[in-house]
Amino acid sequence: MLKIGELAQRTGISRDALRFYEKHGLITPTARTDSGYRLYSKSDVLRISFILSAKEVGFTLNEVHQLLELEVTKDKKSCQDVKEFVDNKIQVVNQRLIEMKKIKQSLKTLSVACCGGDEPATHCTILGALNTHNR
Amino acid sequence: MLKIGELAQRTGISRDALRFYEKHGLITPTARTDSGYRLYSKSDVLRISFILSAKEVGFTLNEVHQLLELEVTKDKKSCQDVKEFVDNKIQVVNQRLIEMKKIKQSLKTLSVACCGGDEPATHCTILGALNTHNR
DNA sequence: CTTGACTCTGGTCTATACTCCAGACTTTAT
DNA sequence: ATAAAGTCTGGAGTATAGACCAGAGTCAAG
Ligand SMILES: [Zn+2]
Ligand SMILES: [Zn+2]
Ligand SMILES: [Zn+2]
Ligand SMILES: [Zn+2]
Repeated sequence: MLKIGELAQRTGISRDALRFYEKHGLITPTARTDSGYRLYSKSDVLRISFILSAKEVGFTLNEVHQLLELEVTKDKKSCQDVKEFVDNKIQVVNQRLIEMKKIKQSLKTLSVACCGGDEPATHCTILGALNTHNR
Repeated sequence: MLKIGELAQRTGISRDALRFYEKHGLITPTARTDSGYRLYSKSDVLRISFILSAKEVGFTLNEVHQLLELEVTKDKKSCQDVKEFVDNKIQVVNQRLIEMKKIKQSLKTLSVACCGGDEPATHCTILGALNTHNR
């Protein structure tokens, strides 16, 4: 059984973050010492690695929470359920991606039109473009 | 001169948002009535359109703030300054874009490996992948 | 037996961009 | 004159993911 500091070191997550995850129902230490110190077991470590993996592929803590529930009740859930969850997330990410590409394009358009020179920016096309009420 | 509600209607920004922008130094009504009502002039309307345009191309309010300062002091600033600002933002957006693409790819990899069937998810490759400590 | 390192709880703070609310005025319309 | 609609200020709440801090208790080593 590990104390919180040891677990923090092994996982690279801060003690505060671990307590934060606990507060939000992502993980609960298997036991406590008489004095109240958290004690984490091997399965707790596995759970942490699950959380980390899920975070790495872009799930929010809230989503990790839902994933953990799928995991725990996986005999009552189907692959369909799990895949649907992931596919939904892909849709969201994709949407966000499209928006950001648009933004990048707009910025590039602004940038290329500007001479970038040393003269005062009174004639700057960027500032000019932002000033025009475009609708 | 427009009262806040009229300006809100013309710009599509809520009254609360207008007051919020004011609190953060993005805009100040040209005048106030004796009773304290905000009064916006034509130049205030232009400023709002500047803010809107900048927001549309992805600048945060903080960045819009900096842009407005460039705008106001444009005779003391060069095109170089302005372009640099925009190019910096492009870099940031681009970085974010790369990260999101990675995430999307990871999610897709997870998704295609899952059968998506009706059977219990005890064998699900997605849950399996998240459970393996990948480093 | 006393440091120093660790842990506990509960609370505040950060950035982002607002929204919503209450209680009190003011203005407009009937 | 009265009611409805608009405005004022200040403050709280929302989601995200923790960081940091204080005051107090605990544990190991010298
Ligand atoms: Zn120029
Ligand atoms: Zn320019
Ligand atoms: Zn399957
Ligand atoms: Zn599956």
